[in-house]
Amino acid sequence: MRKEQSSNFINEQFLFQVCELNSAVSVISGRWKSQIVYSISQGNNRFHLLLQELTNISETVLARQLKELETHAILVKQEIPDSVPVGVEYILTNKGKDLVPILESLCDWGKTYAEGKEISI
Amino acid sequence: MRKEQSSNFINEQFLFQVCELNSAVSVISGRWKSQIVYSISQGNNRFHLLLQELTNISETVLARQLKELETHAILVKQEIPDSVPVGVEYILTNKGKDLVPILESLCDWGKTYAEGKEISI
DNA sequence: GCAATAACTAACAAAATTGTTAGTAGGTAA
DNA sequence: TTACCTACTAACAATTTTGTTAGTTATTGC
Repeated sequence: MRKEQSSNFINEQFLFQVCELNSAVSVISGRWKSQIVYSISQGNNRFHLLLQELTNISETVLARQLKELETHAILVKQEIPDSVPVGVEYILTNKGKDLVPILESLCDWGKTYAEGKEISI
Repeated sequence: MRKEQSSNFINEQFLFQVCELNSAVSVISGRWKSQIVYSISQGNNRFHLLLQELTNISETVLARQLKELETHAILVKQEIPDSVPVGVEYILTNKGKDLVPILESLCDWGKTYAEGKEISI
């Protein structure tokens, strides 16, 4: 639980007010988040598929990251009707879908300036 | 200091290998980082100017964030010649400059889907 | 009945990030 | 000489994030 009187929390709120950039970055920050969004966009939209894709993630951690993405309205859960045992699909919202091309440009940027290349001004 | 045997560190390395997206996101994650990059791109390229802009940041924290951005080759420090007392300018590298439009699209995305709007699929 | 699958949750522990306190250097202005 | 400015750093404490352990519910196949 966040301590709402902490400097940490207050500074975060301050930045959220300065510019939407800061809240946007905070939504995609988090160990597995951007990879989860990207994996879902590629069709890995089931809990167990994501567990497979993200080799080292635990069920607890995956569930938590998914819930946070849901809180930020990046995705929604949908029960698959008549599935046995009951299955759940994770669907990107429009907000989540619009994020994907931005993640792709971040990925391209990362590739362009991968480690070991010279620094240029 | 990172513990190189921790699950946390190992998982981070795993994600860095999966896709450059993950290292790219980790570079801009951090309480003040994206705002610092944006402020420098707007001309606030001196230590004391950034201290003013980012009202609540402390000198220690600003220095640390700047050093991390320097480590990731987003910016470089340059002493201003003949300045008294000695001044330092922070200059975005090409890597840093290329990041700015991506941060702007993240900002636009944040504005489009600001809190309180309905979730659409 | 027993194990297995899908999709979780609570409580706790480990680790990482962020913030605070106190101090540095070299020079200026009063 | 005393205080102030610019631009830091080290050591530590507070807070947050991430990972672990041990469970849950409901159903199917053997």
